[in-house]
Amino acid sequence: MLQIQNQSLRPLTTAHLAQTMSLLTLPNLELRDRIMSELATNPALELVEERICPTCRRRLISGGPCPACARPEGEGPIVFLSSRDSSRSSRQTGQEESPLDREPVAPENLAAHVLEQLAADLSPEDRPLAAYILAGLDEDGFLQDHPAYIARATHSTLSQVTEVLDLIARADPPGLATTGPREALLAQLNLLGAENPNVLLARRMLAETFSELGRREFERISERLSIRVESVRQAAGFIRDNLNPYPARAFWGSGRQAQASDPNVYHNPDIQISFSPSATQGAIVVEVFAPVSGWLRVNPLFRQAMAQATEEHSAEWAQDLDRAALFVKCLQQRNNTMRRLMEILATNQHDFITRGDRHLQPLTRARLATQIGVHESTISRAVAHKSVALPDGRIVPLARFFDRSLSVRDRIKEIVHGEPRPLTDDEIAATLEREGIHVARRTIAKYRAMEGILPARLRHRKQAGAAARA
DNA sequence: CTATGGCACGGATT
DNA sequence: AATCCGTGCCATAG
Repeated sequence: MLQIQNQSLRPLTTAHLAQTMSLLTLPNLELRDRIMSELATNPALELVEERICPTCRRRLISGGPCPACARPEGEGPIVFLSSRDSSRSSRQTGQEESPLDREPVAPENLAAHVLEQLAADLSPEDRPLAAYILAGLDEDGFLQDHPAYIARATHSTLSQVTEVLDLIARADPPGLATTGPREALLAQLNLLGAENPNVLLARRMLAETFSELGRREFERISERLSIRVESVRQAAGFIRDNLNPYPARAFWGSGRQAQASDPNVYHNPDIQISFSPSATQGAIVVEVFAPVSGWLRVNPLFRQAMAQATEEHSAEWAQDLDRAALFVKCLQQRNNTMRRLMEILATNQHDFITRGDRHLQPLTRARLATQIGVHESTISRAVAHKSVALPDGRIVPLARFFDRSLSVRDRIKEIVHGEPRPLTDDEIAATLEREGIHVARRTIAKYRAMEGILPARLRHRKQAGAAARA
C-alpha cells in the first residue's frame, strides 16, 4: 500500500521523505503555523472548508463517509481524524467548565481601548491592519489567524503585521494578540525590568519547561534547568501573582485571574480520547486533531490556469504546483501515520486508557513500528512532542504510552499510601517481588523520587507529600 | 549499622 | 550514534 502512495507522488525524492519526517515531528500547534505560512506563500495551495457529518455533527477533513458513523458501533476503539483544530478542544472538554462570569464583553470596547493607546505610535496606513487584528482576537485575547494569513487578508507585508502585533502586545492589557497563554506571559514578562531575578528565571521556565510549569512539576523543572527548587517555586509564584495568561480577561476586571494556573489550559492536546457517547462498555473514541479546520488540497483552478500559463511564469508555477502537491501528500501521510499509530495504541493500551496508570503495558516504539510496518524512527517522531487528552481529563504526553515504569510507580504509590508503618525501599522491593514484579532496591528509590514521595525516614507520621496531583 | 542518594556503567531504546 | 533507564557500588546521614 505504501507503493501505491509513492507512485502517485511524482517527485518521489529524499525531499519528500525529509518533509514528511519533519512534519511528523511537529505538534499540532506548530504544524498549524507551518501550514499557514505555506498557505500564505504558495498560491497553488488551497484550504477547503470543512464538512460536517450530518448525523454525528463532527467535522470531517476528507471526502468519504464519516468514519465515526460509518463504523458499526462495536467493540474496539474508533479512531478518526477530526478537523476540530486542537486549539479549541481543551476548552470544550475536561472540567474546564469555568463558571467564570465571562460577561460577553463587546470586543469593540477592547479594540477601541487599544486603538486609542496606539494612536500615537501607529502610522495611518497601519490603522486598519491593527483594527483587523484586534477584531480577530478570541475572547481570551489570543490571535486566531497566522500572521502570514493576516498579511494576505489585509494586503500588508509580514513585517508590518509583526510590527503591529508587537505594539499591541505592549499596550494596556499586556500580552494581547499573542498566540497563547505562554506567549502572552512571555510578552508581559518582556515589559518588566530585568532587575528582578525572578523575571529572568520565569522567562527560562516559560520558554523551556512550560508544560511542566502547567502541571506544577517544580522538582522536574528544577532538575531540567538545574535551579534550586525553592527558586523555581518563587518564580512560579511570581508568574502567578504578576502575570496573566489570559490578557483579555484581565482587562475586564472580573478576570481576577481566576485559576491562572489550571494545569490543563496551558497545554492543548493533539489527540483526544473519550468514552463513546453511546456507552457500550468501555468503547472509546480517539480523535486525532487536525492542525487547522478544513482540509488542504492543490487548488484545481491553479492547475487549470497552468495550461495557459505564459512561458515566463510556467516554470515558477510548476514549482509552486509541485511544492503544493508535495506538501499535501506529506500531510496526508502524517495523518495516516498518526491514525494508524493511535489505532494500535488505543487497542493495545485500552486498559490503561480506561482504568488508569496501573494497567499500562510495557510497549516499545520499535515493536509498534514492526506492527504497522514503518521504521521505528517514524514512530519516534510521531510520538515526540505530542500530547493526548485522556477520558478522565488528564492531558499527558503521548510518550507516556511507552513509559516502562509507570505501572510500577503507580503500584508503589498505592503501597506507600496503604501501609501504616513507613516501609523502606528494600521492603517495598520485597513486596513487589512477591507480586511478581522484580525491581532493584535502588530503582525503587528512583521511582519514589519521580513521584515526589519522601524517603521512609521522613514520612514517619503522616506522609503529607501531596505533590502535584489531580 | 541501615537506609538513601550520587556517580557511573552497560544494555536497551530511540 | 545518541540517549535513556535500571542497577551496582560506595559514601554519608541518621
